[in-house]
Amino acid sequence: MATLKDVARLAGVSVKTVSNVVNGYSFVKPDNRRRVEEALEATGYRPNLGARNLRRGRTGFIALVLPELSIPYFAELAGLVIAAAQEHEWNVLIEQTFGTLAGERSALAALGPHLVDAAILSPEALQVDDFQLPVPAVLLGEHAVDVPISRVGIDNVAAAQAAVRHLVSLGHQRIAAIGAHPHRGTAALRLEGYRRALAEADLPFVDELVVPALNYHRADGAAAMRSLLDLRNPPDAVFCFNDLLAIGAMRAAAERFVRVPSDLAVVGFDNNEESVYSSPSLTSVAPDKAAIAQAAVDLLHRRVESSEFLENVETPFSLQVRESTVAR
Amino acid sequence: MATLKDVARLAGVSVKTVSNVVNGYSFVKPDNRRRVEEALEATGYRPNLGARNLRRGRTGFIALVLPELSIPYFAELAGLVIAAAQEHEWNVLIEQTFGTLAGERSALAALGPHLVDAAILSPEALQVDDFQLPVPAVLLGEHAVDVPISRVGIDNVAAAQAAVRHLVSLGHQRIAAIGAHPHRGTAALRLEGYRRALAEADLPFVDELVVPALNYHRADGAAAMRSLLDLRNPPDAVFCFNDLLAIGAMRAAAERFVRVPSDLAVVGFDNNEESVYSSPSLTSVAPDKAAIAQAAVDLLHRRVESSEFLENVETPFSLQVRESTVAR
DNA sequence: CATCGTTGTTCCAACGATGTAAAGACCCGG
DNA sequence: CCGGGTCTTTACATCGTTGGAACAACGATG
Repeated sequence: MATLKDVARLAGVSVKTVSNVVNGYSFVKPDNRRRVEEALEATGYRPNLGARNLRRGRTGFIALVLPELSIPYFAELAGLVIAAAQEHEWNVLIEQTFGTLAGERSALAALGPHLVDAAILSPEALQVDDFQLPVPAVLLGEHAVDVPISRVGIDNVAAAQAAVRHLVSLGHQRIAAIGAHPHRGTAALRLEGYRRALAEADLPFVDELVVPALNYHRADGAAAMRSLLDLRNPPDAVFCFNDLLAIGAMRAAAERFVRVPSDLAVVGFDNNEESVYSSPSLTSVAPDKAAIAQAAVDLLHRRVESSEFLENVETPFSLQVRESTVAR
Repeated sequence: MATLKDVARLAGVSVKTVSNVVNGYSFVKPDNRRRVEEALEATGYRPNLGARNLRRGRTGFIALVLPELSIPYFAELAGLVIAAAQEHEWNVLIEQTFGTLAGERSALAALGPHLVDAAILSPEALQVDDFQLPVPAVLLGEHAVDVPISRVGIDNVAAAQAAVRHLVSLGHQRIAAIGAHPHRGTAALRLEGYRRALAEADLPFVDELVVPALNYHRADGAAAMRSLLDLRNPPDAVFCFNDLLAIGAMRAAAERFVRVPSDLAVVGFDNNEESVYSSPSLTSVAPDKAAIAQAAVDLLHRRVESSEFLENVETPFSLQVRESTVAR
C-alpha cells in the first residue's frame, strides 16, 4: 500500500509537500501540485487513518452504546446515527449492553479514551458513579440519575400524555399502562404523562391497571396483557411504553379472542416500522428518530471541536393514529 | 491520559520494560514486574490502540457491510457479529449500502486497507469487477457472480424446498412465490428450491404465481400479495423469500378479508423475532444466525492470522412451523 | 544592490507503541 | 578471578502522518 513517502518519491518532492496537497494547503506551486496529484492518482494513495489520528490526537470514531440491536428502535436509530456520523467523517462503533448494569459498565470501560472521540449512550441501569466518562458524551432519552451530560430526546411526559389523551378522547375510561419500571428514567416520565392525562380527564388512577415490565420485549408485553385480561374488571384500552410491549399485548389479546380496537384500544411508543404492518396496525407515539440521531451527532461534533458546553436538545414527536385505536 | 512513558518514569524502568510487562513477556525480574504493575495500576494505563496498531500493522476493526440496519434480519445478524467479533478483540464497523450498487461501491471504497483488518459483506448488486478487495473478506449468502471469496450461509435451495414441501404436505395446490429478483443470487436459489418442491410433487410451475419484488420490504410483500389476490384464480398458499415480504403479504390478505391460514397459508424466510408475535404468527425458514455470525468472524480471523485459504461454510437451518400454515 | 516580505519547500520532531540489537547483570564452572 | 552462557534491561529505529521551524527562492521596495 502506498504511503506519503512513495508518492513523494514518485513526484520528486518532499513528504510534507505531498501531505500539504492532500490536506488542501494553499501555497503549493501549480507545477508541483500537478505532479503530486498525478502521483497520488498513479499510486492510488489512501491516507493511513491510524497514523493520521495518532498524530492529530483523534481517532475518527464515536461509540454508540445501546441495549441491543435486535430491538427495532435501536436498530433504526443506529442506522440513522451511522448516516449522521458520516457527515462529520466519523465512523460508528456499536457496543451492546443488553440492558444490564454489568454490560453497560463493560461497554464504558471498553471505550478507552484512545478508541473513540465521543460517545452516544442509551443507558438503562447505570448509576451516578459510572458517569466518569473519558470522552464527551450525550445521553439519549432520560435517565433516573442526574448527571452533567447533555441529553437528546423528546419530552416523554408530554408524549405519553398525548397518547393517553388520544385514548381518552375516544371515550375510553379504564385505561391501563404497561411498562412501569423501577429504575428506568423514561418509564417514570411516561408514567407521569399517563397520570396527568388521567387527571385532566378526571379519571381515577387505578393501581392494578399499571403493570410493570422488566424488559421491554414482546414477551413482556404479552405477559403483562394476560395479567390485565385476568382482572375481574379488565381495561378497555392500554398504553404501552414501547411498541414491542404493544405488539406482545395485541398478540395476547388475540389469543384470548379480545378484539382490537373494538374490545381493547392499544397505543404504543417508538413507531417501529413493524407497527405499520401489524394486524391491526398500531397507533404509536413517533419520536423523530432522524432528528435525534442528527442532534446527538452534531452536538458531539461541536463539543469535540470547540469544547463548548452544550445544553440538552428536545426533539419533536407526533402521534401516529392507526387501526389499533379506531375501528377499521 | 497515561502513556507507557509515564508508567516507565513512575516505575523507574525503561519504556520497553513496561511494554514487556503489558504484553506478558516472560523475562522480567519479579521485583521490576511488581513495580511496573503498581505503576500501571496507579496511572490507570490503557494502551493507545491507534499507536499499537500502527506499529503492528493492524487496525483492530472489521467491517460489516450490509444493506440496512432497519431490516430486522440484518440488525439481528449485526448484533451477533459484534458479539462474535469481541472474542477476537475486534471491533465492528457497520456500513450501510441501502442495497444499491452505488452504496455498495462507496462502502467498499471507504474501507481502505488501513481502516479494517477484514470485511464481512452482504452484497446485493455488486458486479465481478468490484471484488478487488483490499482486505480478506467473507460473503454472507449467495451472490449471482462467481468470485473467489469464501461464503458463509445456508443451503438456500434446500431451505426453500423444505418450506414449499411443507406447504405441499398440507395439501396446497396453488402455491405462489413472492420475491423473485433479476440480480439477487439468493432469490434465484430460493426460486430453484420452490421449483424443485413443485416438481417433486408433480405440481405445475405457473408463471403468474411467481411475483418479483425489487426490495424485500413489507410494502413490497403487500403489493405483491395484492396482485396475486387480483388473479382470476388466486393461490391458496404463498412462499415469501423473506419475513418482511410475508408480513406485508399477510397484511394485504387481512385487508381483503382473506383469512390466514384457512384461506391462504403463508411461509416466510429468516425467522425474525417479529414473526413469532404477528397475528397469525408466521411459519418461517430459520437460518442459524448465530452460527453464521460465528463462522464468518472465525473464518476471517483464521485468514488474517495465517492467511490460509478457506472454504465456504454451510450453516444449518430449520423450519419453524407456526400459525400461518396451520389452523389455530 | 541590499533588504524585506511573501510564497513555497524541506527538515526535524513528535504522536505512542513495539521489534531489534546490543549492552548490562548475573551465575556457573574451571 | 576469568570466560562464557543465560537472563534482563535499555537505547534506538520504526510504523505513517502532520505541526512548526528553518530555509530557499522570488519579486518588490528603498
